[in-house]
Amino acid sequence: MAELTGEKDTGTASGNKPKGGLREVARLAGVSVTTASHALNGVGRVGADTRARVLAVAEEIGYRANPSARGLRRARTGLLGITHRTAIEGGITDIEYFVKIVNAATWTALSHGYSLVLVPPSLDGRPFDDLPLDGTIVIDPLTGDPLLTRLSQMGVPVVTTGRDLERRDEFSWVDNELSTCAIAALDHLESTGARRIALLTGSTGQSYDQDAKAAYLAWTKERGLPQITAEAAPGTDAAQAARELLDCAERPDALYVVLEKFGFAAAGVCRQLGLRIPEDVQVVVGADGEFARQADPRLTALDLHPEEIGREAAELLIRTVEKKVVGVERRLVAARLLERGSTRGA
Amino acid sequence: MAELTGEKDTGTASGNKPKGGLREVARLAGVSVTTASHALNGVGRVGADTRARVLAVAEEIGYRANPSARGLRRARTGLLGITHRTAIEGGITDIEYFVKIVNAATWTALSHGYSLVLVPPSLDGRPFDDLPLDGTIVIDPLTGDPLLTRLSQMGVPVVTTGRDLERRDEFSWVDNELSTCAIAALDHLESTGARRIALLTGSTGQSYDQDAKAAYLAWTKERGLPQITAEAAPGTDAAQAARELLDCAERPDALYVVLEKFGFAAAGVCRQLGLRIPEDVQVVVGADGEFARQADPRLTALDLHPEEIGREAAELLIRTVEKKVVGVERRLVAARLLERGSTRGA
DNA sequence: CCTCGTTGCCAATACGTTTTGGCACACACC
DNA sequence: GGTGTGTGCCAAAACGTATTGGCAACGAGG
Repeated sequence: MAELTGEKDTGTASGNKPKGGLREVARLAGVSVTTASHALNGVGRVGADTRARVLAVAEEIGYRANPSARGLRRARTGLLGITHRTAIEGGITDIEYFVKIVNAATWTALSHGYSLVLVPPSLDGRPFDDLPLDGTIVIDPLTGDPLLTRLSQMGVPVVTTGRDLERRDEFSWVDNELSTCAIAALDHLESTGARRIALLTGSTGQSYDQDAKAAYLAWTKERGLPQITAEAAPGTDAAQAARELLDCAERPDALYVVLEKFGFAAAGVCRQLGLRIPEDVQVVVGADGEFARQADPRLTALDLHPEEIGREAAELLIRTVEKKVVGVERRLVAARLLERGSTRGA
Repeated sequence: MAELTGEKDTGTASGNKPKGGLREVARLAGVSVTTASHALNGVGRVGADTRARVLAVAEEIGYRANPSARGLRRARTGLLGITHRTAIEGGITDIEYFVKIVNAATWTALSHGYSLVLVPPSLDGRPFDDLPLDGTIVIDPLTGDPLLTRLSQMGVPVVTTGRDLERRDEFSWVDNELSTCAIAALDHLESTGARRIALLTGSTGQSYDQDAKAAYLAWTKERGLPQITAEAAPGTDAAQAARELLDCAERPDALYVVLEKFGFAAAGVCRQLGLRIPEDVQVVVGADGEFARQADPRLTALDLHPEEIGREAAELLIRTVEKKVVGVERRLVAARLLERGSTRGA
C-alpha cells in the first residue's frame, strides 16, 4: 500500500516519461529555448560548444520533442500510411511479402521520427479520409487505381511498390526488377532441361503479372520455345487454371507461377493428376513465402527482398514529404532465386 | 496547361483539405471559438439551436479538428500501438489470425479518432521507446512477458489478447474462450468415433497452449480416455513432433493441433506415413487460416473470430486510455467449429 | 427592489514546439 | 572613428485546439 504511493515518482530522472520539455533543456544548458531548438534540429546559428552542451543535456534527461507540438508547428503529423491493394473488398492480406514490407517500412519510419499506420484494404480508400497522414505507401496498385487518383486529389504524397501501369510516370515507386529476375528463373528451368514452360499469372491488373508476362514472352520468343499462358482470377480458380494447363495432350514440363499461393495450388493439382514434382513437372513460384517453404516438395522461388523494398519505399516517401526530392523518383530491387526441391538441381 | 492551373483550387468547399480551422466554423456560425468547441465536443453549456447551427456549419465545410493541436492540448497523441509477441527476434508474423485482429482493431481505432501503428515484433520492445503511444495492444503475450513489464513501467496502458499466465490480474485482456471451445472440438472428434485423441501444442509459453492443454486434460480424464500429448518448439520441428506421435505402436486415431501451421505439417506427416485423413487419423486445428483451407483434405478448424477480438481489444483499450474504465476488465470471445474434410461428418 | 441560481455565451490562457526578425558584439577594412 | 560583414544568441509570435473563470441576462423567490 505504502509501497505503491512511494513507487510512483521513483526514477524520475532516468525514467522514460519525458519530464520537462524543451524549456527544461534550455534552462539546464543555460541557453534560450530558441537556441536549444536550433541546436537539437541542427538549424540556425549555434556555436559548436553550445550545441554540444545542449545535446548533452537533452541526452542526459532523455528529452524527446512532443510530437503533437512539433506537428502543430510544422503543419505535419508525423504519420505515414501503408496499404495493400486488393481487388476484393476486405480481402485477405496475410501474404508474407506484404507483412515483411510493412515491418521494414515501420523500422525505417521509426528511425526518421515517423510512425507508420497500417491502413485496412478498401477499394475506394474511405479510411484515408479520416487519417491525418503526411504521406502514404501503396503496395501493388491496380491499373488506373482509383485510390491513387483520390490520394493525388487530396494532395497526399504517394510512393507505390509496384506500379500503376497506366500512370507509371505520375508517382514515385520502388519495384522488383522482374524483367531480369523472371529471366533468371526461366534460365534455371531451361538449364535443367525444361522445354515446354508454361506461365500462370493472376488477373488483377497489378504490375508484377504484366512484368512477368512480358519477360516470359520475350524470353520464349527469343528461343523459339512454345508460349503457354493462363490467368487465374483472385479466389479459388487457381487450381482450375493449373488443371487446364496440365491436363492436356501437350503437357508442359515446367510451370512458372507468379503468385506463391497459386503455385501451391498448382502443386496440389500435380499430385492429383499423378504428376511428380520435379520429375514430370518442375515448378517455380515468383515470390517466396511460407506456402512455398511448407509445400511438399518445397517450391523453388524468387526471394523478392521485401525488406529492402519496404525500406526503400519508406525512405523515398519521407524524402518526398520533407521536400528533399522534387519530382518522381524510381528504384529497382533485384530478386534472388532460391533453388528448392520443385526444380531439378543444375 | 491552362487546365492544370485552373483545376488546382476547384472544389475548395467540398474538398478534403481542411481549409479554415475551428475559428472559421465559429465565424460562420456566428459564435465564439469556445462555443464552437463546446458544441462539437458535447461539453459545456450550449443552447440546442446554437449547437445544431455549429454542427451544421462544421459538416458543411468538412471541418476536422487538427489532430496535432488537439493532441497538444489534451496531452494525448491519438496513437495506439499493436504488436505481436514472438519468441524469436524478427520472427514471421504472417498469421492470418494476427492480420485479422490488426485489421479489425484499425477500423475500430479509426472510428474513435485514433490511429493504430503496427509495432514490429522485438523481444525487448525497443521500438516502443520512440513511439508516442497513448496505449497499446499486445497480442499473445509470453509468460512473464518482459515487454509488459516495460510498458507498465513506462505508464503505457495495455490490453492483451491472450494472457500473461503469470500476471492474469494485472492487465486488461480479451481472450478466446478455449475452455469451452476446445471441448467442442474434442466432443466432435469423440462423436465421430475417435477414442485415442492426441494433443499437439506449441512450447512458447503463450496462454492458448496452456488453455487448450488444460481443457484437453480435464476432458480426457473425465472420460477415462488416454492422454497423449506432445510439444513442438517454434521453428521446424512440428513435423518431427507429429511423427513421434503418429509413428508408434499405439497410434492415435485423432489429432488436436493447437496451431494451424503445425496441423498442416502434421497432415504432411500423415501422408508420408501412408495414413489417410480422416479415415485413419482425424485432424482438428485450433485456429483457422489459409493453410487449413488449402490443405488436402481441408482441415477442420476453430474459427476464433479474430475480428471480434481485435474490435473488443481496441474498444477496451480506448476506454482505458480515456479513463472510462478504471481497473482491469476482461472479455471472452467464443469460437466456432468449422467442420471440414479432415474429420468424419457427425 | 434586491438577491440568488441558472442558462447561454465568451475572452483569455495554456499546451510545447519552431521560426521570424532582430540585437549586440567582434573583427576587418578603408 | 566610421562602415560593413559575420557570428552567436534571444524575445516574441505563431500553430489550432480545449479549458478556466468569468460576465450578462433572465426568472423566481424573498
